[in-house]
Amino acid sequence: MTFSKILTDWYSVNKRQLPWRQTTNPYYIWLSEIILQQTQIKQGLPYYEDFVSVFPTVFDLAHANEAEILKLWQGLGYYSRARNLHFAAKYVVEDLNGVFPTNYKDLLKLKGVGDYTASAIASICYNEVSAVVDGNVYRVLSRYFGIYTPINSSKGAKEFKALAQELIDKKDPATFNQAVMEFGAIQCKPKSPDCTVCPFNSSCFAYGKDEITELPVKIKAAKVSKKYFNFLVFLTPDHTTILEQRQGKGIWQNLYQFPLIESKKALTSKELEQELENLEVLKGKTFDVSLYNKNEIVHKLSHQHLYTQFWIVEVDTNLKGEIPVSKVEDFPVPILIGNFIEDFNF
DNA sequence: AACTCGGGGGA
DNA sequence: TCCCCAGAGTT
Repeated sequence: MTFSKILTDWYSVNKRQLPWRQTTNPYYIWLSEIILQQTQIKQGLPYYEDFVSVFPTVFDLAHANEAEILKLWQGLGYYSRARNLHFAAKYVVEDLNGVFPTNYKDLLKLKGVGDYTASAIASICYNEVSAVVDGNVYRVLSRYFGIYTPINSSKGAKEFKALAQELIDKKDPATFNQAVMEFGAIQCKPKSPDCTVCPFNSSCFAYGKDEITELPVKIKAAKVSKKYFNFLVFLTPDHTTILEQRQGKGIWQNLYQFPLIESKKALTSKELEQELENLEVLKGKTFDVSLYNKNEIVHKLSHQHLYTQFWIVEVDTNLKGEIPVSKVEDFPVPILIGNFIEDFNF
């Protein structure tokens, strides 16, 4: 039996029923693939249901406001996916009359669609023979064939793509692609897979050589940096506060937050009050500051740790740019802010 | 080629 | 604590 045959036989028995497996409509496949980038199915599934429900067609998505899309995306992370989703939807509607590209090459032109996603959509929707390479594929192939090339190197990317392209079932690329990913997710898991029940265990390199824990090889990332965030939660007599939209390039782009003072280290109340003296919005006003969380909240991201303090700033008058506290929940915010809002309960 | 971009979950 | 997740865009 060929690699492909063993794999797809396994798939026909073990595959999970998932909503995006009931359709080949490129809008739904695209939506699911973007949501599932770097995201486990368990986490992404409810977001997929929400998006399909709120935006049943690409036209609905294209005509939405970015903030509305970000709000629905809130908590899922990698928010550029949501912004690019909106951008690409507008492109499809305005430049392509609402019709998705029908091949790998043209799918790549959609913002947020890279090599993996273009191959996934092209194969699933149009039966194009284009192999997907995601984290699952790297793991399955590196273990089965004993490939030690680092998966997060350009050499590795080319090597695994070429191998997957050789192995793919030319008659049914859609099933092969989904099968290899499902196999990686369920059977050939990152940690302690049960190789005794694996259909490949008689010929798998890693299992035979006891190298499961060594493969795949990945170059370690640099150490995480620390940042100190001080969020200013203003409260006025009229029950208003201030939310600002994050500008520029960095993290949480276009999401909202309480006014932020970043510092080199954790600030004391005295030090924070000094900072507030320089704040334009508080010029000539009297205010009272208290620290909401006695212990720093450490929000851990893959590449930085955010040591966070929320400061309640009660002022005696109204403020420029204020919004009613009852509206705070309408804005898309990072989960760090969202958790505070929920806990504080205004 | 290296860096940046989130948040949840498993062991 | 460390690693992984249906990766992509920027520098």
